[in-house]
Amino acid sequence: MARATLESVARHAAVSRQTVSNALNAPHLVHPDTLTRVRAAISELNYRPHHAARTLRTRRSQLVGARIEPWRDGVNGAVLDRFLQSLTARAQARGQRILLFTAEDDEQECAHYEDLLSGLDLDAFVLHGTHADDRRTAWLAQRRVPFVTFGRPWGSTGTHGWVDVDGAEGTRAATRHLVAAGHRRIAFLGWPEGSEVGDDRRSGWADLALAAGLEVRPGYDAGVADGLGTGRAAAAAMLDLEVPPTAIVCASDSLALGAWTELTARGLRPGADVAVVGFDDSTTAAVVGLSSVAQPLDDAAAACLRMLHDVLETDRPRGGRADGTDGPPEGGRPGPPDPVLLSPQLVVRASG
Amino acid sequence: MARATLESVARHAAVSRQTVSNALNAPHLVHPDTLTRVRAAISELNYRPHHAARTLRTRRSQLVGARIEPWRDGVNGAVLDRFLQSLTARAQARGQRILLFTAEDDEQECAHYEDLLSGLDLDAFVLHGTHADDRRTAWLAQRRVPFVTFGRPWGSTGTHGWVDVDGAEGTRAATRHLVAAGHRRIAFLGWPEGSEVGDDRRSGWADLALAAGLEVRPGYDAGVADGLGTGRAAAAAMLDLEVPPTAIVCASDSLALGAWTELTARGLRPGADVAVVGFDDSTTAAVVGLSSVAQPLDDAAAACLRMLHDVLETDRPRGGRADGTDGPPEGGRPGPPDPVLLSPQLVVRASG
DNA sequence: AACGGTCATTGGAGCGTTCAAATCAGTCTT
DNA sequence: AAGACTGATTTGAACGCTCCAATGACCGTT
Repeated sequence: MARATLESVARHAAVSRQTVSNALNAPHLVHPDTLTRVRAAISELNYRPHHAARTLRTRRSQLVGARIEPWRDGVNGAVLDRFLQSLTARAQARGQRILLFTAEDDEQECAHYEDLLSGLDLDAFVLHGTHADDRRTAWLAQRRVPFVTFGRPWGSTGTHGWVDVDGAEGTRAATRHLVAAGHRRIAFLGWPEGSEVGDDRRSGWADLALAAGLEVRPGYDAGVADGLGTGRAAAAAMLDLEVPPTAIVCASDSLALGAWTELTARGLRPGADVAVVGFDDSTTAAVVGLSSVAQPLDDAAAACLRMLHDVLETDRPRGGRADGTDGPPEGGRPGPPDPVLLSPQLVVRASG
Repeated sequence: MARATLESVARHAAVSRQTVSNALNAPHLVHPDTLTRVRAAISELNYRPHHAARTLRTRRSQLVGARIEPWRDGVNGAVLDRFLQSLTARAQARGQRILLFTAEDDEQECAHYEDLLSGLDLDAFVLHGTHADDRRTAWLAQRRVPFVTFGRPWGSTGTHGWVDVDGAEGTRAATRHLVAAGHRRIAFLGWPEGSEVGDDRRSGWADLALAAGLEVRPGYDAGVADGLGTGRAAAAAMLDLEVPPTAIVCASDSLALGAWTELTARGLRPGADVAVVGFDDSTTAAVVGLSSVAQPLDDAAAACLRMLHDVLETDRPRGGRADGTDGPPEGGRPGPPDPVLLSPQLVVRASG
């Protein structure tokens, strides 16, 4: 059976093409009686609008691009996966779809934007892993491409909408929990200074250590590249201190699991002997019983799409038509939407 | 700057629309001289074909649908993530894109097919997680929708192309490795009988146990629901046997990690005291040093797309290209492509 | 009865592309 | 030298949809 088109539905309901179109896209314009008649015809013929045709006309594809990361060292990779999963589900509920692409670095990612925009005309992008001087956001902003980022515009002039999770709040909660459990010597095992996310997470620990008057000794604040091996070595160094910490707050589950490994190798029980708290609530953390700070990824995905919706709504005309009639000046371009900063949640397990 | 169209490129190169189109899609039809001229114009104007317009005309979207799974219990979820990552990269290299969707169950998935096909006209689907009497494959096959599955058509009449990893081969390799290491009492910890994948993995162990004349005692073959807790309990039961096994081959990393947890809780060292081998090579396995059977997911993704290409090629909705080079002899509907069965690889770590 | 005004509906045009058929020049055949 | 053939290119139409301007029908007001 040939697929139904607007035309065939219109004939079947004895109205014009346009009326059917209106019944679909602007129901308030059509008379209630005809509306029901048209709707009956639609369901009877099992009609669905042809996406490509609509896109061609409206310049709106309902497609949102997202980058899927190459498989990194491992433990933390699942965060993106969970985010994508939520993003897909949320987008689907809104009648949008998520289109995947990969890129090795930011520059390549921009090249893909170019391809995807001019070839496939996506409506928008959801970026993640923002950092200072992110050329991707600059690229997109310059071309007026709608996008939001999962991750705040670290340092730079954030002229775009973003959603992020408050890392400092997470480590603060972790530290507060450890203080409540009686710990006084709480160390931080994070990344080298200069990484925005890392510094943010460190600051939460530092804040609370200061506020609670904790005993912060030299060597209680380590910064190493992310990884199990590096985490383990750094933890070993801490444990070898003259007065070792009784608890370690970590910037990632990788580091925390490194520390965890070192503890068990020394015959120390995580939690009972030395407490360890990770970050991101990876599945591995759940398996070995590592307390960890969980990001509300589903909320983040929902917030991203809500924000994207607003951006798309206020930014309708994209790219001037060739006929000279550029869109109405509309006064000043409305500012970016209000950013959203979500609080993570500490998941307490055996390790602390 | 308004975007370039075929028309504007044509004017710029002083040829007709169609010639530009041919330069792109059927270069052999156009004179070498004009070809270079047109190509110059294309790159000068930075022209990219408009995807929606092309789709509208050709009924080919270059979009492939794939389902992303809701977040399951955890450890094994990453397999799909890695598969998707590879699939995206491979599709990208072929000029195709992966479109995500989610569904709670097979029935819902079929409903989404309907939506995606009639609304968005995807070209094809890549399914995963096939099982006996899979209504999804029946649904798609009946409607002549091109698709391939990652996972063989267990039991049912496989009239479609599929790619799978030989699970039995994996457990066979694991068992063989343990035998070579001197083990004689090797148990299998898997899922209850009736799950196709589980039975397949069990059979590899059973095969080799028989062939090598291993000492298989009652209680050496357990079948429990996948999970850490269940795996741990089942392992405990095995270790409590009068003559416990010295090694355990598992159907999943979840189960293996459960066993691993039980071992360490008893003060036994995995590998040194009792060997454990998992399946799927999850990141958690890598972290804790668990040997595991790794699936060649990147190869699988590549094979899926290669196969999909063949299916799309032989199943053109509107006759072949006009370029004469029409490949297949056109003799009736060609059968499904030859299935691909890949061998997994055992990754040996501390646990065995 | 003629007038503006709102509501419901319609037909034509066009989005950018490819398909099918037509054109036109040049070459080979008889 | 006229016809048939090949190769390179062009023209008109169509894909299914939405935008835009225009048409009627119906209303209350003069």
